[in-house]
Amino acid sequence: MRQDPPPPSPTLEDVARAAGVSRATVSRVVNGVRNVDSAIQEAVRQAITATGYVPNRAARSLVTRRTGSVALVVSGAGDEGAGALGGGGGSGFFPVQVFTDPFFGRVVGGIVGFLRPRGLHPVLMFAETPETRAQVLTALRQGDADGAVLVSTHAEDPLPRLLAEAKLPAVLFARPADPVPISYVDVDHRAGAKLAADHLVARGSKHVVTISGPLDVPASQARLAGFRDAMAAHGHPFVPCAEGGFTYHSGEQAMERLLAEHPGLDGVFVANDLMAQGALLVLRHHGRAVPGDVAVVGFDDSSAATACRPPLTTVRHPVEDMAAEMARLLLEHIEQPGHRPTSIIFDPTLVIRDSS
Amino acid sequence: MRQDPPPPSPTLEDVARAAGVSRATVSRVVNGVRNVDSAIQEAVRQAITATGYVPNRAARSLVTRRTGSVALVVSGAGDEGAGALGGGGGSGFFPVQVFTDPFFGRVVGGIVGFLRPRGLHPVLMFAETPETRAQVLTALRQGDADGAVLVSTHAEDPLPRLLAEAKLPAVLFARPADPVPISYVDVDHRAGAKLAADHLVARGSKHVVTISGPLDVPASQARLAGFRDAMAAHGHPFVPCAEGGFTYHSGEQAMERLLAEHPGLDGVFVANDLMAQGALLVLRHHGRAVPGDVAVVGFDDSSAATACRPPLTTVRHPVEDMAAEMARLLLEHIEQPGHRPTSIIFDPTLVIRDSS
DNA sequence: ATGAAAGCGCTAACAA
DNA sequence: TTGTTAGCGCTTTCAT
Repeated sequence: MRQDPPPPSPTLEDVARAAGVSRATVSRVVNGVRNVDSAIQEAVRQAITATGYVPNRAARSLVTRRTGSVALVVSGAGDEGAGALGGGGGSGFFPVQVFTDPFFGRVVGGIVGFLRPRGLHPVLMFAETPETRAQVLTALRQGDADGAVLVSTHAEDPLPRLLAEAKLPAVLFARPADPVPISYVDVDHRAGAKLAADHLVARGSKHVVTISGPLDVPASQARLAGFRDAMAAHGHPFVPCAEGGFTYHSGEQAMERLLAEHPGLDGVFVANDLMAQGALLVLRHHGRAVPGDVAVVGFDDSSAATACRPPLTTVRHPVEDMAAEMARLLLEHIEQPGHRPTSIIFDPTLVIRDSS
Repeated sequence: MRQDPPPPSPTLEDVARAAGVSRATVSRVVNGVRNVDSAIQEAVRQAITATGYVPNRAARSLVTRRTGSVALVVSGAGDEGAGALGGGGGSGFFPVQVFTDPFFGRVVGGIVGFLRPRGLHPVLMFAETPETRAQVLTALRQGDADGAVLVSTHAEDPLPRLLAEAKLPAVLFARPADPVPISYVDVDHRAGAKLAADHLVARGSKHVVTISGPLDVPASQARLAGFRDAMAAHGHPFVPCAEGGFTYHSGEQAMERLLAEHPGLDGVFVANDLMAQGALLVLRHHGRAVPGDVAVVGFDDSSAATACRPPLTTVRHPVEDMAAEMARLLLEHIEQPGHRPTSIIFDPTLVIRDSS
């Protein structure tokens, strides 16, 4: 018993024949080019539904020199070398950690939200090693995608520069640590930190501390500096800080340290919600009521913020909007290859819940 | 001032000329076909590096009728209709919730771990509505990908059937609720639940309850049934159950209910780690020591399991291995279009930590 | 406004 | 073992 060969899917030619016109005309209708008689247009449309025609991407791509898809690159995933994939098939290294961070889900949501109405689907790529970075560049060159939106998880990521040098259309989430002529979207971290400072002071906190993100990341620096500046403006020139790594556990550890060194603290600004979640748990362990004894403000307004007990007052990072803008900007760059690097900065807002 | 037209990237023709051979020979070398004189092979390789040649995917695809990429489809994302994307650009609906679940990250990790060494990158697609499902099918038909690995988040997902009817190569994560002639990988849920039951009983729990997943999901049913059967075999024919929704919050709520109805409980099997995390918090609120007063066993061994206090004893769901197998199986289906639907079942293991 | 025809870069018969 | 050649399905001048 042998297999039925799959029926070849209809081509432009088939539609043309069915409609009694030429391939060119069908192509015009499919691509929405005007200058087509409306009666013919109608005939063509009918032929298209009748035949069940769908355009062949490869053929189109070959002549337009556009793939019509974009890469979503997660770079420097932090899990680098953490483990080989066990089990059955061949394996490799893979970055799981990123996904644990609710932040990443929001980025994907924003990108997909923008792309999908346009019939585009992102190609997912990860790059943590020199080889995988090379793989990303090769993939883009050979036409896996027309350009990339890039989310870096650490500061010294060389990929933005590589992308810029290869003149591949790309947009980053967040400003690169080193100056690279490349487009990016970012949030005004300093302004967000100021929002937190103003709120803590207004609530009456007198002994305020902060848990920062990793200080080699520009965003962490900006949040810390912005917070300290704002606190200074309120008459609190010295704000103790413990550095974390944006993870749940690092938030716990940082909070332990701060509590040990500053038992009198009554307010904490934590540079992201995940660490704040950890901090909250530690505060509870130590019998400090939140917000009664200690007021806590997070950053991001991620899903962690509402999963916390108590729900977290936090600075809302408009991640979805930023991600959507990233996609929009990338498409613009793909359209106009000479487009100059552009940066777009979003304003954060304060979301007040129960933790302060 | 006008733009430099981008330099056209080298083609097979260019390489052939540089190496002094024909296109066909270069093609053979590129594709690793034997029957090429090794001296010529070397010459061609040099010409390739010299010219910086990379094969054009579209051209290759057009003739091989293969795209060389696979879709990763998340279907029935649960967030359906949750909200329009705000902000700047056009918007749409998008599924963020999935990403919050550490489970999904592991699936992606497994798939990427398998695909990447083979130079493949998954195309990410979401389908929650009839329109987006149609979009997925269209995308597959027009050659966005050669097939799909599918993760459904709810039971009545119609996509598996649509895929099967369209005869598109596809592999599911988990057995579909309705019988559909389609390949899938799954874990032996009953065996996992038995592991949990045996452990709880061996630890001396006498009043055991369970928090199940949504009972319209086959996996939830199997875990519950397997757990009850095993407990019955240990002489505990009645195990109270509260149904949850696999989310953190639903875990809290279910635990509250169980505590209210069965204050004497001293052991809980929770059908996933995320709910177990919620349950743990509720137990603490009620002053129940874990594992002293109540022993807790989760399911999945997700990152939530180690983020818990205390770290969770849990049934390890070999998600990464399963996801890798899913990718492998899909590639097999793509190779051999007539391949019959296949199911592969993995064995879970018990990971003992501090919660029981 | 429509059609004819020339490729886009590649693979795969088929010839040599 | 290597080369020649014929398309894959589409867009896009260029005629008409």
